[in-house]
Amino acid sequence: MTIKTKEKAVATLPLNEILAGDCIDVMNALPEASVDLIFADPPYNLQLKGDLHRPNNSKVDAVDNAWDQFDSFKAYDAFTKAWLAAAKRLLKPGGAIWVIGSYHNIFRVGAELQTQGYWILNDVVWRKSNPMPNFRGKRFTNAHETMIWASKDEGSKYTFNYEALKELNEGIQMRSDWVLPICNGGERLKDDKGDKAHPTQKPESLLHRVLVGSTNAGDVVLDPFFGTGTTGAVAKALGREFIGIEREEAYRKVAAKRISRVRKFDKTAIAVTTPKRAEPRVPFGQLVERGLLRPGEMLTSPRGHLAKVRADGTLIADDVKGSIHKVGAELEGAPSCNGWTYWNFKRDGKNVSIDVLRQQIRAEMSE
Amino acid sequence: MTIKTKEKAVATLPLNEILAGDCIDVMNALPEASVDLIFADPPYNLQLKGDLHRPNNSKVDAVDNAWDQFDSFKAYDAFTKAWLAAAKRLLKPGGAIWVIGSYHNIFRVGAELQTQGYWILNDVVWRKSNPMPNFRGKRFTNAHETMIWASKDEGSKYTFNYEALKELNEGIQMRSDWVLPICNGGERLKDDKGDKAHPTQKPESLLHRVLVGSTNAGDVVLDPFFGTGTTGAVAKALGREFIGIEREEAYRKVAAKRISRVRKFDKTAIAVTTPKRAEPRVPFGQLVERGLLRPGEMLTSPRGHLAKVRADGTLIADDVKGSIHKVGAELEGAPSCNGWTYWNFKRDGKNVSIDVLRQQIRAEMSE
DNA sequence: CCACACAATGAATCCATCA
DNA sequence: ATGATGGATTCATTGTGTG
Repeated sequence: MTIKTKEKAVATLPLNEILAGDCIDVMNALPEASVDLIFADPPYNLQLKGDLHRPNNSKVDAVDNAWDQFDSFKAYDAFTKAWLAAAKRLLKPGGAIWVIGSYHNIFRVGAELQTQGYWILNDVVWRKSNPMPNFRGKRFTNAHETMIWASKDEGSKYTFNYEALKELNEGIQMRSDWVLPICNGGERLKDDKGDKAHPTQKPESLLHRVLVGSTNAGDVVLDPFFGTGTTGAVAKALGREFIGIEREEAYRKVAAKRISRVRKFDKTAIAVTTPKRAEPRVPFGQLVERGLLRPGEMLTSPRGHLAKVRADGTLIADDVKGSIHKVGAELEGAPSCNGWTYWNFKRDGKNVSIDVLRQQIRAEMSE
Repeated sequence: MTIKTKEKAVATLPLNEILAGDCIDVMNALPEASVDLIFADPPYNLQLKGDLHRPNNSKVDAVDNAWDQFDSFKAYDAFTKAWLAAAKRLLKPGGAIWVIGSYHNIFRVGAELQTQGYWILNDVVWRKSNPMPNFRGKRFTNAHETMIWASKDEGSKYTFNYEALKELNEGIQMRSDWVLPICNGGERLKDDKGDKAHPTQKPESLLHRVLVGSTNAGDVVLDPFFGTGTTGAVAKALGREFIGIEREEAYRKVAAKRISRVRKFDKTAIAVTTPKRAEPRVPFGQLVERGLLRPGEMLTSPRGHLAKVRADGTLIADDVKGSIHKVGAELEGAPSCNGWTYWNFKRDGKNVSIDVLRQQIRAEMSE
């Protein structure tokens, strides 16, 4: 029964479609635990009083659309609570969510995320390289937006392609502040009159980093505030499945047209750098079994400790016995030790890391 | 009567002192509407579980102080609500508040600020130039903290020294993201044993920018979580009056000694040395993220080698994978290789160096 | 005295898998 | 579920020691 329900659920999950309607209703109609990642760019609750003018009196095209007006924090909180709860139900156990916002709404969103039991992994700042200046000189240039990245629950798994992100950043660990330009130029979608099709279109570079970093190829990515479909466009190019939800028909049309033109990157291009952890585990005992090391042979540590290899793949040094890791840790008085990189053996008079032997076995395994 | 009360209040306002006690009690005992600016660095409620070790096995000195321990979000929220209410009462009508925090607490603080009727003017991101890395490679480097700047009420006046901040920023409007180093070196206060006197001492550069931007000489600045007195030290140097509140005697002692040694800047000395800007580092991955190169696109070397661009900004050529530099070096059998000048892409049938694209990004960044 | 190597450390919600 | 164990993981800056 359970299995049947699940099968049916998966079968009816509408992939790579833009669903019409209110995102809360639509999410509640989708099967639970069916989505790997949610990226959400909810309305910002901008409370603009009157129009804003540039120094030359040209009017700024402010975000004042009807869908962005809420009469109070209370109404906004109720809305936030409802869509976040619906989103949590949809997430698989190892799923995660990203929400982007500004100071107008992000504090309320973040507090509600925590209250609902989502577990914040990072807040990430999108630092805009070309923001709109503060024309009146009354505040700081509003030059960033904030994203919150959270797993479904405390302690739950999540996808994080650490090595791929490190490569994207040319060998240095990716930080929580991302410097990326705003969406303009050819990427910015226009309507029939040549005006911008959506007031807050996000750059594809932002979604590229989010999806490369926190999804794998084939994952299902849901965007409940789809707009003109940046999430869908990048997901398609990267070989992820998407589900979009959008209330406004005009946006749905623009998004559908946009995504239809996107070409998938080829498979080897989508493949990213993988972690060492993904390589097959080789027990140290295999080196002994295969004769790469002989029982009785002595290993040396960087600081001159000696240990004898035993037939069962353990080491013995003075009065310490155990695995290569345990013996290394005890000799160093350290909380842990990677025995593979710690111990050396002698070949032709030279010290060689035992990790070389592990590499050798792994190479044989992959043949 | 009202006037007399006010006069008495001002007369008894303890200036340039560090008051002992719980900040909520102490604030409630101070006269209302008597303070121009509040800078607050409340406990972050970090909720750290076990120990964390660096890859070299040394233990990270975590913030495990009793003052950062709360039983639940509910308890933290009650604390936040109480101190923010006490702070609001103290602010003059034209006063403002700054609160600094991390993702652990800042969303709850920001939401409560809004709920109490404070009016958020900006959120400002302190981007740390030298943050502690993420040692286990499980998340993004936590490389920033968030500050919220809010006036006492919607529509109320506030101080903003636009021109002074513009000068601080080499003639360009100050943005909402500030790149500043963490507090270490000679500025970091030590106790008798040579350990850090306070686990979370803030850099004076941060307070300098806050006080120059949002107070005038002679203004009263209150810091309810005074710690080792960075706010007081910078306020004194800039000719502002300060009031500090601190519960821990050890911190009060260190702060008092520190501030006693501070000399006021003379007016001409406040001219600030601007740090020289190095050419920004552009990771190759940004060309991919920003669509200047497509995953799957082929690059060529001077000697005709081909390599395919991957989604994470690495290249793949035959069986060689890695950064533009590494792949170039391996193909040439060289110890190193500058991939930026080595690789070319095709545009309009002609070979163009990828370094042209880096120049393009640098030009955008400096705009 | 200078150059260079090496060690120390900072607001951190920091593992995965198997028995 | 829980515990034991294998073994993977860091950047910028400052201070100290050595040649």
